[in-house]
Amino acid sequence: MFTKKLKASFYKRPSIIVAPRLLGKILVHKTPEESYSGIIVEVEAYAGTDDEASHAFKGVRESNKVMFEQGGVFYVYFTYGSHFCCNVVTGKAGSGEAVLIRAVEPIGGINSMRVNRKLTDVENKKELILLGNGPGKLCQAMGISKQHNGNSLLEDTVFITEGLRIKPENICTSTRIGISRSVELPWRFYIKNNPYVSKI
DNA sequence: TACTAGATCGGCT
DNA sequence: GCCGATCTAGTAG
Repeated sequence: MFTKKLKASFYKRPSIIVAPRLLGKILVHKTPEESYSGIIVEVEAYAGTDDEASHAFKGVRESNKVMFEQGGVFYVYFTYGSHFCCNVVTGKAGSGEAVLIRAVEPIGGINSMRVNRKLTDVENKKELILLGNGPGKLCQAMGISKQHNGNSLLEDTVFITEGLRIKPENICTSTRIGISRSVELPWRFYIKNNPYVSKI
């Protein structure tokens, strides 16, 4: 389950194709001390320069240039003064597409995740959900930050492997969260009835 | 349970 | 200055 890393060809497709296929896959972050992993349960697709809500909309900037690389790299950005959010860059070089990972179900390195999130009440089952049910939260829990911006997902620090097979009827779609432009596009995907999703 | 506001900072205008 | 692909604590009901 942890061994079959996704290949470059998986990522070199449009974000709208890649996003639902990431559900059920395993996001892994390896550090010398810990190996973090979690099942991806919620994502949002961001298209390139056509999508007003995308960071790529205004063209290449120093802050978003990673988005314009070819599919298969990690794009991490900092927002609201204190949060990191992580994306998987998809498509061909120059397209500026990415998939935002919004929530994970923790499976590996959970004790370290609790420490990172300062949720150390091991008896409290609800805290398990709070580790990764939001883009800022999962980055904090898994120790993902600016230093991972631009990392290749084909290497061994941050990568994604095969995981659960999610049936099409168990994939829900909705509009994206937390944006003010192109609000109507139904480009959020999440696993039906999964308690680790950030919002119904 | 539901809503509101504050934290906090990098990048754009 | 202002605003953001957010989170949390606080207050009210």
